[in-house]
Amino acid sequence: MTPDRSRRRDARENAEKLRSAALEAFLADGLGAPLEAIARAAGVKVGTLYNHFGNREGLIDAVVPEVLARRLLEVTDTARSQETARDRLDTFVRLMIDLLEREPALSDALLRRYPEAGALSDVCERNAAIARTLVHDAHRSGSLAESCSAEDVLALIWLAAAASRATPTNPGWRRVIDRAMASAWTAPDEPARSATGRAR
Amino acid sequence: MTPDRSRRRDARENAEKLRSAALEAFLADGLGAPLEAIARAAGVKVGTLYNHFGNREGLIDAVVPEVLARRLLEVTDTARSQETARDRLDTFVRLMIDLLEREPALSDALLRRYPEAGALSDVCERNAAIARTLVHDAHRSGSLAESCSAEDVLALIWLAAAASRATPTNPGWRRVIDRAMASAWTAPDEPARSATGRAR
DNA sequence: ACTTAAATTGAGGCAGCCTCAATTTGCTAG
DNA sequence: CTAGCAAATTGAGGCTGCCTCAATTTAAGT
Repeated sequence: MTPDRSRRRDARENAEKLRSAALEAFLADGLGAPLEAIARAAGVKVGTLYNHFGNREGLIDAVVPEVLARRLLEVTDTARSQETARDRLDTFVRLMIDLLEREPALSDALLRRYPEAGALSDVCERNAAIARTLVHDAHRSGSLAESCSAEDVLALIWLAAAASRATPTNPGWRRVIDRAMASAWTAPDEPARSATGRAR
Repeated sequence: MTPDRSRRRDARENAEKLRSAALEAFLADGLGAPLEAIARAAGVKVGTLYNHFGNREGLIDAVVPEVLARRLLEVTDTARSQETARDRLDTFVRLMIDLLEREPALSDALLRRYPEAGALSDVCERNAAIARTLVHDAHRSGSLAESCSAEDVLALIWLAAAASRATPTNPGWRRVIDRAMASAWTAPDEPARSATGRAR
Protein backbone atom coordinates (compact mmCIF):
# COMPACT_ATOMS: atom_id res chain seq x y z
CA MET A 1 0.00 0.00 0.00
CA THR A 2 2.36 2.77 1.22
CA PRO A 3 5.26 2.44 -1.25
CA ASP A 4 7.74 3.50 1.43
CA ARG A 5 8.72 7.16 1.54
CA SER A 6 12.08 6.51 3.16
CA ARG A 7 15.03 7.99 1.35
CA ARG A 8 17.56 5.28 1.90
CA ARG A 9 17.63 2.32 -0.39
CA ASP A 10 18.92 -0.10 2.25
CA ALA A 11 16.02 0.82 4.48
CA ARG A 12 13.52 0.21 1.74
CA GLU A 13 15.10 -3.11 0.91
CA ASN A 14 15.18 -4.23 4.50
CA ALA A 15 11.55 -3.30 4.95
CA GLU A 16 10.72 -5.30 1.88
CA LYS A 17 12.68 -8.35 3.04
CA LEU A 18 10.95 -8.08 6.40
CA ARG A 19 7.54 -7.89 4.81
CA SER A 20 8.11 -10.91 2.73
CA ALA A 21 9.61 -12.95 5.56
CA ALA A 22 6.76 -11.88 7.82
CA LEU A 23 4.13 -12.79 5.31
CA GLU A 24 5.59 -16.22 4.88
CA ALA A 25 5.84 -16.81 8.61
CA PHE A 26 2.40 -15.45 9.43
CA LEU A 27 0.71 -17.49 6.73
CA ALA A 28 2.54 -20.64 7.70
CA ASP A 29 2.35 -20.41 11.48
CA GLY A 30 -0.31 -17.87 12.30
CA LEU A 31 0.00 -14.33 13.56
CA GLY A 32 1.93 -15.44 16.63
CA ALA A 33 5.00 -16.43 14.63
CA PRO A 34 8.16 -15.30 16.50
CA LEU A 35 9.41 -11.92 15.35
CA GLU A 36 12.99 -12.91 16.04
CA ALA A 37 12.65 -15.67 13.46
CA ILE A 38 11.19 -13.25 10.94
CA ALA A 39 14.04 -10.82 11.45
CA ARG A 40 16.54 -13.65 11.11
CA ALA A 41 14.90 -14.82 7.89
CA ALA A 42 15.15 -11.28 6.58
CA GLY A 43 18.86 -11.15 7.46
CA VAL A 44 18.34 -8.33 9.92
CA LYS A 45 18.20 -7.82 13.70
CA VAL A 46 14.91 -7.43 15.50
CA GLY A 47 15.66 -3.81 16.26
CA THR A 48 15.34 -3.05 12.57
CA LEU A 49 12.00 -4.79 12.48
CA TYR A 50 10.78 -2.63 15.33
CA ASN A 51 12.14 0.49 13.67
CA HIS A 52 10.11 -0.14 10.60
CA PHE A 53 6.90 -1.48 12.03
CA GLY A 54 6.73 -0.47 15.65
CA ASN A 55 5.50 -3.77 16.99
CA ARG A 56 3.92 -7.07 16.04
CA GLU A 57 0.58 -5.49 15.26
CA GLY A 58 2.21 -2.95 12.96
CA LEU A 59 3.94 -5.66 11.03
CA ILE A 60 0.79 -7.74 10.80
CA ASP A 61 -1.13 -4.75 9.57
CA ALA A 62 1.50 -3.95 6.97
CA VAL A 63 1.40 -7.37 5.46
CA VAL A 64 -1.58 -9.56 6.26
CA PRO A 65 -4.74 -7.58 5.47
CA GLU A 66 -4.08 -7.39 1.77
CA VAL A 67 -3.57 -11.13 1.39
CA LEU A 68 -6.48 -12.11 3.55
CA ALA A 69 -8.72 -9.62 1.82
CA ARG A 70 -7.86 -11.35 -1.45
CA ARG A 71 -8.70 -14.77 -0.07
CA LEU A 72 -11.94 -13.47 1.38
CA LEU A 73 -12.81 -11.86 -1.89
CA GLU A 74 -12.58 -15.20 -3.63
CA VAL A 75 -14.96 -16.63 -1.07
CA THR A 76 -17.51 -13.87 -1.28
CA ASP A 77 -17.33 -13.77 -5.07
CA THR A 78 -18.01 -17.46 -5.34
CA ALA A 79 -20.74 -17.22 -2.75
CA ARG A 80 -22.45 -14.28 -4.41
CA SER A 81 -22.45 -16.01 -7.76
CA GLN A 82 -24.85 -18.67 -6.47
CA GLU A 83 -28.45 -18.72 -7.64
CA THR A 84 -30.43 -18.64 -4.44
CA ALA A 85 -30.06 -16.72 -1.22
CA ARG A 86 -29.73 -19.98 0.59
CA ASP A 87 -26.96 -21.19 -1.69
CA ARG A 88 -25.18 -17.90 -1.35
CA LEU A 89 -25.11 -18.10 2.42
CA ASP A 90 -24.44 -21.81 2.46
CA THR A 91 -21.53 -21.47 0.06
CA PHE A 92 -20.18 -18.54 1.98
CA VAL A 93 -20.16 -20.40 5.27
CA ARG A 94 -18.73 -23.54 3.77
CA LEU A 95 -15.92 -21.76 1.95
CA MET A 96 -15.15 -19.61 4.98
CA ILE A 97 -14.65 -22.68 7.09
CA ASP A 98 -12.56 -24.36 4.41
CA LEU A 99 -10.43 -21.25 4.34
CA LEU A 100 -10.07 -21.18 8.10
CA GLU A 101 -8.80 -24.72 8.01
CA ARG A 102 -6.10 -23.70 5.56
CA GLU A 103 -5.17 -20.27 6.90
CA PRO A 104 -4.23 -20.04 10.55
CA ALA A 105 -3.63 -16.33 10.07
CA LEU A 106 -7.25 -15.80 9.16
CA SER A 107 -8.39 -17.66 12.24
CA ASP A 108 -6.13 -15.52 14.40
CA ALA A 109 -7.56 -12.44 12.72
CA LEU A 110 -11.19 -13.44 13.24
CA LEU A 111 -10.47 -14.35 16.85
CA ARG A 112 -9.26 -10.79 17.34
CA ARG A 113 -6.04 -11.91 18.88
CA TYR A 114 -4.30 -8.70 17.77
CA PRO A 115 -6.91 -6.00 18.15
CA GLU A 116 -4.44 -3.17 17.51
CA ALA A 117 -4.05 -4.34 13.93
CA GLY A 118 -6.64 -1.92 12.66
CA ALA A 119 -6.49 -2.63 8.95
CA LEU A 120 -6.85 -6.30 9.69
CA SER A 121 -9.85 -5.72 11.92
CA ASP A 122 -11.37 -3.67 9.15
CA VAL A 123 -11.01 -6.52 6.71
CA CYS A 124 -12.72 -8.80 9.18
CA GLU A 125 -15.46 -6.29 9.82
CA ARG A 126 -16.12 -5.83 6.14
CA ASN A 127 -16.39 -9.57 5.81
CA ALA A 128 -18.78 -9.76 8.74
CA ALA A 129 -20.93 -7.11 7.10
CA ILE A 130 -21.18 -9.24 3.99
CA ALA A 131 -22.12 -12.22 6.10
CA ARG A 132 -24.84 -10.15 7.71
CA THR A 133 -26.38 -9.19 4.39
CA LEU A 134 -26.25 -12.77 3.18
CA VAL A 135 -28.08 -13.81 6.33
CA HIS A 136 -30.57 -11.03 5.88
CA ASP A 137 -31.29 -12.16 2.32
CA ALA A 138 -31.63 -15.74 3.43
CA HIS A 139 -34.11 -14.68 6.08
CA ARG A 140 -36.10 -12.71 3.53
CA SER A 141 -36.13 -15.64 1.16
CA GLY A 142 -37.49 -17.80 3.93
CA SER A 143 -34.76 -20.41 3.66
CA LEU A 144 -33.04 -19.60 6.93
CA ALA A 145 -34.83 -19.90 10.25
CA GLU A 146 -35.36 -16.58 11.99
CA SER A 147 -34.05 -18.23 15.11
CA CYS A 148 -30.66 -18.26 13.43
CA SER A 149 -29.50 -14.68 13.58
CA ALA A 150 -26.63 -13.09 11.74
CA GLU A 151 -24.73 -13.03 15.00
CA ASP A 152 -25.31 -16.75 15.29
CA VAL A 153 -23.76 -17.32 11.90
CA LEU A 154 -20.82 -15.12 12.82
CA ALA A 155 -20.44 -17.04 16.05
CA LEU A 156 -20.44 -20.26 14.07
CA ILE A 157 -17.59 -19.00 11.94
CA TRP A 158 -15.78 -17.69 14.99
CA LEU A 159 -16.16 -21.12 16.51
CA ALA A 160 -14.56 -22.72 13.49
CA ALA A 161 -11.67 -20.29 13.85
CA ALA A 162 -11.24 -21.17 17.52
CA ALA A 163 -11.38 -24.88 16.76
CA SER A 164 -8.88 -24.66 13.96
CA ARG A 165 -6.39 -22.90 16.25
CA ALA A 166 -6.82 -25.15 19.27
CA THR A 167 -3.81 -27.29 20.01
CA PRO A 168 -3.81 -30.13 19.24
CA THR A 169 -6.71 -29.96 16.82
CA ASN A 170 -9.56 -32.44 16.84
CA PRO A 171 -10.73 -33.24 13.32
CA GLY A 172 -14.26 -34.01 14.52
CA TRP A 173 -15.20 -30.38 15.08
CA ARG A 174 -16.13 -29.83 11.48
CA ARG A 175 -19.05 -32.27 11.60
CA VAL A 176 -20.45 -30.53 14.65
CA ILE A 177 -20.34 -27.16 12.98
CA ASP A 178 -21.86 -28.54 9.81
CA ARG A 179 -24.66 -29.99 11.87
CA ALA A 180 -25.35 -26.65 13.52
CA MET A 181 -25.51 -24.90 10.18
CA ALA A 182 -27.55 -27.64 8.56
CA SER A 183 -30.18 -27.34 11.26
CA ALA A 184 -30.64 -23.67 10.60
CA TRP A 185 -32.34 -24.03 7.23
CA THR A 186 -36.08 -24.10 7.19
CA ALA A 187 -36.65 -26.29 4.15
CA PRO A 188 -35.47 -29.82 4.93
CA ASP A 189 -33.58 -30.48 1.69
CA GLU A 190 -33.31 -28.13 -1.24
CA PRO A 191 -33.32 -24.37 -1.40
CA ALA A 192 -36.69 -22.75 -1.94
CA ARG A 193 -36.27 -21.54 -5.54
CA SER A 194 -37.54 -17.98 -5.40
CA ALA A 195 -41.04 -18.48 -3.91
CA THR A 196 -42.08 -21.88 -5.32
CA GLY A 197 -42.45 -22.72 -1.69
CA ARG A 198 -43.91 -25.61 -0.03
CA ALA A 199 -42.05 -23.76 2.71
CA ARG A 200 -43.47 -23.76 6.23
CA MET B 1 -3.41 -39.26 47.17
CA THR B 2 0.23 -40.20 47.85
CA PRO B 3 0.69 -38.85 51.41
CA ASP B 4 4.34 -38.05 50.69
CA ARG B 5 6.98 -40.55 51.76
CA SER B 6 9.69 -37.95 52.22
CA ARG B 7 11.36 -37.93 55.59
CA ARG B 8 11.87 -34.26 56.05
CA ARG B 9 9.08 -32.16 57.40
CA ASP B 10 10.07 -28.99 55.53
CA ALA B 11 9.98 -30.89 52.28
CA ARG B 12 6.54 -32.20 53.00
CA GLU B 13 5.30 -28.78 53.97
CA ASN B 14 6.76 -27.14 50.90
CA ALA B 15 5.22 -29.74 48.68
CA GLU B 16 1.92 -29.11 50.34
CA LYS B 17 2.17 -25.35 49.95
CA LEU B 18 3.08 -25.85 46.33
CA ARG B 19 0.15 -28.14 45.73
CA SER B 20 -2.28 -25.71 47.19
CA ALA B 21 -0.85 -22.70 45.38
CA ALA B 22 -0.82 -24.68 42.17
CA LEU B 23 -4.38 -25.80 42.56
CA GLU B 24 -5.53 -22.27 43.11
CA ALA B 25 -3.62 -20.95 40.13
CA PHE B 26 -4.61 -23.76 37.79
CA LEU B 27 -8.27 -23.49 38.65
CA ALA B 28 -8.26 -19.72 38.34
CA ASP B 29 -6.15 -19.30 35.22
CA GLY B 30 -6.02 -22.68 33.52
CA LEU B 31 -3.22 -25.19 33.30
CA GLY B 32 -0.88 -22.68 31.70
CA ALA B 33 -0.56 -20.59 34.85
CA PRO B 34 3.08 -19.47 35.31
CA LEU B 35 5.04 -21.81 37.54
CA GLU B 36 7.16 -18.97 38.83
CA ALA B 37 4.03 -17.36 40.22
CA ILE B 38 2.99 -20.60 41.87
CA ALA B 39 6.39 -21.00 43.49
CA ARG B 40 6.26 -17.41 44.67
CA ALA B 41 2.81 -17.91 46.15
CA ALA B 42 4.13 -20.95 47.97
CA GLY B 43 7.03 -18.94 49.36
CA VAL B 44 9.60 -21.06 47.58
CA LYS B 45 11.88 -20.85 44.56
CA VAL B 46 11.02 -22.57 41.31
CA GLY B 47 13.86 -25.03 41.75
CA THR B 48 11.98 -26.51 44.67
CA LEU B 49 8.89 -26.87 42.58
CA TYR B 50 10.86 -28.75 39.96
CA ASN B 51 12.48 -30.93 42.62
CA HIS B 52 9.13 -32.06 43.84
CA PHE B 53 7.17 -32.40 40.67
CA GLY B 54 9.65 -32.64 37.83
CA ASN B 55 7.85 -30.33 35.47
CA ARG B 56 4.54 -28.63 34.80
CA GLU B 57 2.81 -31.85 33.83
CA GLY B 58 3.95 -33.51 37.04
CA LEU B 59 2.51 -30.71 39.10
CA ILE B 60 -0.72 -30.73 37.15
CA ASP B 61 -1.03 -34.43 37.60
CA ALA B 62 -0.38 -34.19 41.32
CA VAL B 63 -3.12 -31.69 41.88
CA VAL B 64 -5.72 -31.34 39.18
CA PRO B 65 -7.12 -34.80 38.39
CA GLU B 66 -8.68 -35.31 41.79
CA VAL B 67 -10.57 -32.02 41.74
CA LEU B 68 -11.72 -32.34 38.17
CA ALA B 69 -12.79 -35.92 38.76
CA ARG B 70 -14.99 -34.66 41.58
CA ARG B 71 -16.57 -32.03 39.38
CA LEU B 72 -17.13 -34.54 36.62
CA LEU B 73 -18.66 -36.96 39.08
CA GLU B 74 -21.27 -34.40 40.00
CA VAL B 75 -22.10 -34.00 36.35
CA THR B 76 -22.35 -37.69 35.59
CA ASP B 77 -24.31 -38.38 38.76
CA THR B 78 -26.87 -35.75 37.94
CA ALA B 79 -27.04 -36.93 34.36
CA ARG B 80 -27.47 -40.56 35.27
CA SER B 81 -30.26 -39.75 37.66
CA GLN B 82 -32.50 -38.62 34.79
CA GLU B 83 -35.43 -40.70 33.70
CA THR B 84 -34.87 -41.23 30.02
CA ALA B 85 -31.81 -42.01 27.97
CA ARG B 86 -32.34 -38.81 26.11
CA ASP B 87 -32.49 -36.76 29.28
CA ARG B 88 -29.42 -38.46 30.60
CA LEU B 89 -27.39 -37.55 27.55
CA ASP B 90 -28.92 -34.13 27.24
CA THR B 91 -28.24 -33.31 30.86
CA PHE B 92 -24.73 -34.65 30.61
CA VAL B 93 -23.88 -32.49 27.62
CA ARG B 94 -25.49 -29.42 29.06
CA LEU B 95 -23.77 -29.71 32.44
CA MET B 96 -20.46 -30.52 30.83
CA ILE B 97 -20.59 -27.33 28.82
CA ASP B 98 -21.65 -25.33 31.86
CA LEU B 99 -18.70 -26.78 33.68
CA LEU B 100 -16.32 -25.96 30.85
CA GLU B 101 -17.45 -22.37 30.99
CA ARG B 102 -16.57 -22.23 34.67
CA GLU B 103 -13.41 -24.30 34.73
CA PRO B 104 -10.64 -23.32 32.35
CA ALA B 105 -8.55 -26.14 33.74
CA LEU B 106 -11.08 -28.68 32.53
CA SER B 107 -11.07 -27.18 29.07
CA ASP B 108 -7.29 -27.34 28.98
CA ALA B 109 -7.47 -30.94 30.08
CA LEU B 110 -10.01 -31.97 27.44
CA LEU B 111 -8.03 -30.16 24.79
CA ARG B 112 -5.08 -32.37 25.68
CA ARG B 113 -2.79 -29.44 26.05
CA TYR B 114 -0.58 -31.35 28.48
CA PRO B 115 -0.59 -34.89 27.21
CA GLU B 116 2.13 -36.02 29.61
CA ALA B 117 -0.24 -35.53 32.52
CA GLY B 118 -1.30 -39.16 32.52
CA ALA B 119 -3.64 -39.17 35.47
CA LEU B 120 -5.43 -36.20 34.02
CA SER B 121 -5.77 -37.84 30.65
CA ASP B 122 -7.18 -40.88 32.41
CA VAL B 123 -9.84 -38.79 34.08
CA CYS B 124 -10.77 -37.37 30.70
CA GLU B 125 -10.79 -40.76 29.10
CA ARG B 126 -13.04 -42.20 31.79
CA ASN B 127 -15.41 -39.32 31.25
CA ALA B 128 -15.37 -39.89 27.51
CA ALA B 129 -16.23 -43.53 28.11
CA ILE B 130 -19.27 -42.48 30.10
CA ALA B 131 -20.28 -40.14 27.33
CA ARG B 132 -20.00 -42.99 24.89
CA THR B 133 -22.31 -45.24 26.87
CA LEU B 134 -24.83 -42.43 27.26
CA VAL B 135 -24.78 -41.95 23.51
CA HIS B 136 -25.12 -45.66 22.98
CA ASP B 137 -28.18 -45.78 25.24
CA ALA B 138 -29.69 -42.79 23.53
CA HIS B 139 -29.21 -44.50 20.19
CA ARG B 140 -30.86 -47.69 21.48
CA SER B 141 -33.76 -45.70 22.83
CA GLY B 142 -34.24 -44.13 19.44
CA SER B 143 -34.04 -40.58 20.72
CA LEU B 144 -30.68 -39.72 19.20
CA ALA B 145 -30.12 -39.80 15.46
CA GLU B 146 -27.71 -42.51 14.37
CA SER B 147 -26.00 -39.88 12.29
CA CYS B 148 -24.82 -38.34 15.54
CA SER B 149 -22.10 -40.67 16.71
CA ALA B 150 -20.45 -40.79 20.10
CA GLU B 151 -17.40 -39.22 18.54
CA ASP B 152 -19.60 -36.40 17.29
CA VAL B 153 -20.81 -35.74 20.81
CA LEU B 154 -17.26 -35.81 22.11
CA ALA B 155 -16.24 -33.43 19.35
CA LEU B 156 -19.06 -31.14 20.37
CA ILE B 157 -17.77 -31.06 23.92
CA TRP B 158 -14.22 -30.60 22.71
CA LEU B 159 -15.44 -27.68 20.64
CA ALA B 160 -16.97 -26.07 23.70
CA ALA B 161 -13.64 -26.47 25.46
CA ALA B 162 -11.80 -24.85 22.58
CA ALA B 163 -14.28 -21.99 22.43
CA SER B 164 -14.15 -21.35 26.14
CA ARG B 165 -10.36 -21.06 26.00
CA ALA B 166 -10.13 -18.87 22.92
CA THR B 167 -8.97 -15.33 23.62
CA PRO B 168 -10.90 -13.13 23.70
CA THR B 169 -13.99 -15.27 24.06
CA ASN B 170 -17.11 -14.76 21.99
CA PRO B 171 -20.25 -15.37 24.04
CA GLY B 172 -22.22 -16.39 20.97
CA TRP B 173 -20.58 -19.80 20.65
CA ARG B 174 -22.89 -21.40 23.14
CA ARG B 175 -25.96 -20.92 20.97
CA VAL B 176 -24.20 -22.55 18.03
CA ILE B 177 -23.29 -25.58 20.06
CA ASP B 178 -26.76 -25.81 21.51
CA ARG B 179 -28.16 -25.74 18.01
CA ALA B 180 -25.89 -28.57 16.92
CA MET B 181 -26.92 -30.72 19.84
CA ALA B 182 -30.59 -29.84 19.50
CA SER B 183 -30.57 -30.98 15.91
CA ALA B 184 -29.27 -34.40 16.85
CA TRP B 185 -32.43 -35.63 18.54
CA THR B 186 -34.87 -37.58 16.46
CA ALA B 187 -38.11 -36.60 18.18
CA PRO B 188 -38.74 -32.89 17.62
CA ASP B 189 -39.68 -31.96 21.18
CA GLU B 190 -39.91 -34.39 24.05
CA PRO B 191 -37.97 -37.53 24.84
CA ALA B 192 -39.50 -40.75 23.59
CA ARG B 193 -40.60 -42.27 26.87
CA SER B 194 -39.44 -45.87 26.69
CA ALA B 195 -41.08 -47.02 23.41
CA THR B 196 -44.34 -45.04 23.38
CA GLY B 197 -42.93 -43.79 20.14
CA ARG B 198 -44.55 -42.00 17.38
CA ALA B 199 -40.87 -41.99 16.48
CA ARG B 200 -39.88 -42.37 12.84
C1' DA C 1 35.41 13.84 0.06
C1' DC C 2 32.70 15.36 3.80
C1' DT C 3 28.69 16.11 6.40
C1' DT C 4 24.78 14.75 8.30
C1' DA C 5 20.52 12.66 8.94
C1' DA C 6 18.80 8.13 8.88
C1' DA C 7 19.19 3.33 9.71
C1' DT C 8 21.18 -0.54 12.10
C1' DT C 9 22.51 -2.94 15.86
C1' DG C 10 24.48 -4.76 20.34
C1' DA C 11 23.44 -4.79 24.72
C1' DG C 12 20.14 -5.18 28.00
C1' DG C 13 15.67 -5.40 30.70
C1' DC C 14 11.52 -8.21 31.29
C1' DA C 15 8.91 -12.67 31.73
C1' DG C 16 8.79 -17.65 31.21
C1' DC C 17 10.69 -22.48 31.13
C1' DC C 18 13.92 -25.38 33.02
C1' DT C 19 18.78 -27.26 35.09
C1' DC C 20 22.33 -27.99 38.32
C1' DA C 21 26.37 -27.23 41.43
C1' DA C 22 26.94 -25.33 45.71
C1' DT C 23 25.01 -24.50 49.99
C1' DT C 24 21.96 -25.00 53.78
C1' DT C 25 19.18 -27.63 56.81
C1' DG C 26 16.60 -31.28 59.17
C1' DC C 27 17.16 -35.70 61.08
C1' DT C 28 19.28 -39.24 63.65
C1' DA C 29 22.84 -42.17 65.55
C1' DG C 30 26.18 -42.02 68.86
C1' DC D 1 23.68 -32.58 72.60
C1' DT D 2 26.11 -32.63 68.73
C1' DA D 3 28.38 -34.14 64.51
C1' DG D 4 27.79 -35.84 60.15
C1' DC D 5 25.04 -37.22 56.39
C1' DA D 6 21.55 -37.33 53.21
C1' DA D 7 18.07 -34.64 51.56
C1' DA D 8 16.23 -30.25 50.25
C1' DT D 9 16.76 -25.56 48.76
C1' DT D 10 18.42 -22.17 46.08
C1' DG D 11 21.18 -18.76 43.23
C1' DA D 12 22.96 -18.44 39.14
C1' DG D 13 22.50 -19.24 34.62
C1' DG D 14 21.03 -20.91 29.87
C1' DC D 15 17.32 -20.68 26.69
C1' DT D 16 13.41 -18.37 23.91
C1' DG D 17 10.64 -14.55 23.16
C1' DC D 18 9.02 -9.47 23.59
C1' DC D 19 10.57 -5.00 23.27
C1' DT D 20 13.82 -0.44 23.96
C1' DC D 21 17.54 2.61 23.18
C1' DA D 22 22.25 4.69 23.07
C1' DA D 23 26.05 4.15 20.27
C1' DT D 24 27.68 3.17 15.93
C1' DT D 25 27.60 2.58 11.03
C1' DT D 26 26.26 3.95 6.51
C1' DA D 27 23.86 5.94 2.47
C1' DA D 28 22.89 10.16 0.05
C1' DG D 29 23.51 14.87 -1.27
C1' DT D 30 26.53 18.94 -1.52
